Amino acid sequence: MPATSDQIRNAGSERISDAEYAVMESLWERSPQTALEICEEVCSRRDWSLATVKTLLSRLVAKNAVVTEPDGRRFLYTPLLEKDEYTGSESRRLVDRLFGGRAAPLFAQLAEAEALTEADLAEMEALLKELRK
Amino acid sequence: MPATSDQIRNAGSERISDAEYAVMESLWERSPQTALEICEEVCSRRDWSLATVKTLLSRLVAKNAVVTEPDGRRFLYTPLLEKDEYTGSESRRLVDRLFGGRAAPLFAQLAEAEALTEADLAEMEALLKELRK
DNA sequence: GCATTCAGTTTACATCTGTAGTCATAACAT
DNA sequence: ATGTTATGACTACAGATGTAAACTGAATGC
Repeated sequence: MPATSDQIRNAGSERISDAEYAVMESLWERSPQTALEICEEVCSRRDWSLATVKTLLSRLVAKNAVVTEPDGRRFLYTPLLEKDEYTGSESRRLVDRLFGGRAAPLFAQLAEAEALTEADLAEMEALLKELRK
Repeated sequence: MPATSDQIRNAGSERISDAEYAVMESLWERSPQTALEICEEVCSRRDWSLATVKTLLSRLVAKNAVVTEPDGRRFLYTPLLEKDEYTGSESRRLVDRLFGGRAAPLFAQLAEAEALTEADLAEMEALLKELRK
């Protein structure tokens, strides 16, 4: 079933919770998947039961973050909200809330917390150079 | 009343909610303040009643994020959790959750969303140069 | 002293979240 | 045809959060 334009317009308009995010991660990794397949990947890691995954999936469907497609007696789940879309809006949200919308202080904060690896620095240098062209 | 070492050890161990954060912002701006003073600053902006601010303040005290000091019949509230401490841990939390602990993809994301201003770029360049010394 | 007022404390209540059990139903095996 | 099984839907329930009213006790005005 292709996503309707209405679904796409509303994709990710509602906030995704921490637990729901774990399910999205699995779907971003591979999709479509059945509830059981998702559970096989995340249930042991988070110590969840299959029922929990099913609940989270229905909530994600209700939030228009995931769409279903019938496959015999069960459903195949596919993310409607894209990973980039989500990480992008969450990142902007953080920058807005905590740093008045400016990214530089966030960077300074991470530097001070020594949360920047050598690889990060190199990549960011490259990125900055790229942006300056 | 000076904060006990026990309070300091636990400062910010519990998560601060969105609404609570608005109260913290006011206290980081200026402290100590009374509940009424805080309300004068945030109630109109968030369309809250004084009662709401009082509730949030008690929750923050319970979470060891704020300490009180009696001043006659009322309390003066002072942040125990520092702003940097909070923004630092929230930033790291986001980077860990969304980008596997690597900061560079976060900036790539912000760049793509055009959330980086010219000033941000300049500051980050300067900071990078500084970190490289 | 007694009424009023101004705090903080307690109680309230709807929604969201984490976590899962139960129910109904459709498919499958025999 | 029927019992078993797999699966989504419905129900549950405690804790967090947003938002605020009611309660209580102390200070203040007269």
